[in-house]
Amino acid sequence: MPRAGLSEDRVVEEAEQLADEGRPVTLAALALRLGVQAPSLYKHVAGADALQQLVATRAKNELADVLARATVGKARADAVDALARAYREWAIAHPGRYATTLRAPRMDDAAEVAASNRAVQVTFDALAGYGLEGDDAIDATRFIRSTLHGFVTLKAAGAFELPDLDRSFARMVAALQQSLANWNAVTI
Amino acid sequence: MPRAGLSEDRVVEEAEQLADEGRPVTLAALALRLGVQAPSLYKHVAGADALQQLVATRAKNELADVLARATVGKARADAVDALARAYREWAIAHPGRYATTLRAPRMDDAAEVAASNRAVQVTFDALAGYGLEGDDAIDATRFIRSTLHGFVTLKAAGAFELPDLDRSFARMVAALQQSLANWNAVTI
DNA sequence: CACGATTGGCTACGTCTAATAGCTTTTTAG
DNA sequence: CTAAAAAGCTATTAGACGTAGCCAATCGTG
Repeated sequence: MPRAGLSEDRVVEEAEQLADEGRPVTLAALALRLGVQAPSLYKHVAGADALQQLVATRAKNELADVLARATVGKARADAVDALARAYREWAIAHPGRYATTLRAPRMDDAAEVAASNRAVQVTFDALAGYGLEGDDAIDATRFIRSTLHGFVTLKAAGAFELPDLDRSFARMVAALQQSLANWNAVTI
Repeated sequence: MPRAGLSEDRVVEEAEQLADEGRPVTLAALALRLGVQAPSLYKHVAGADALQQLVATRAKNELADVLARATVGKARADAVDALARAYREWAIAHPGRYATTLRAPRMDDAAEVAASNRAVQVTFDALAGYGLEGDDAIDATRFIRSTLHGFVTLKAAGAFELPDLDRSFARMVAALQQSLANWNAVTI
């Protein structure tokens, strides 16, 4: 029996493709694509759950990278705009992987926890130009994440039925920028 | 064999409970709770998918009712505040059912489509006091939905790691109110 | 009231997925 | 060159969904 030359990375990559194509990521489907019998996959990943975990961790890291690249050298409104667009683009281009980033990180998986924190940190950093600190920065970061995440997932779920989504998104980003510029005045 | 006295409603209700308890909603688990063998459930619902569909439709209607009750007789900032709190409370109190409301409605299921539209309509109506019309109202509705949905799902996913969530939420609502009050000035 | 039709249970079975055990072959290390 | 590790395989189990078809309970109508 000639070897297929698999590796953990190869298996995970194929799973990512499968997910982004919108197909169910089953070990059987994965094995078929890789030209191998399903049980052979266990030589490379510990099981279906572990595979999900690996895909999620890689996706979170990639999203963090994309956001970091998009916002480097920008500040305030420019940074928010770049962050929002990059976030939306990546999520829409990689729906399967994006979906995995939404799961709560398993606290016993240091790599996944770290990946989750990276993405949050990038958003946090992008707000540096606004001079927000402490609670202000925490609240603002949560506001941005909620809004972007909500828009993208509602869109992905097909919950928006009317056209003009681009305009709505742009307007939402503008509202975010305005709120952040006056964040100190936003009190409870 | 004595009859168990099941009905579609009874089965769906038990599925809702199961979901809100965080347990996987399998036909086997459902049958066990109802004191019946799994295949018997097919006399009342068409299958696992159809069951999900029924739960989702009922959940969407219930959420729409809750939001409508919360906002009746209120306007502008009061309406937004009531809407936001009611949305969050219901979602957190009924995590399993809330999760089903996120799926895109199946376009071939008129009942589910109608239920989805009702929830959007309530949000839309709550903005009436701001005098927003046409595109303005559409954009604002999407903004609100995105923000609330994003916050709730990120919270449900355990994505927020730090405390002070209530303060962050209140602040977010305040930012929403401010943005809506100045919505005309929020241009792209 | 009786009896046929409908309804609501059941058992048995088939398919799919995940997972484990244990075997064989290939590759690699010493 | 050989022994160990790695990477395939087959076979099997367990659990989920779903279908077929049987039989008892209930209902409706003459």
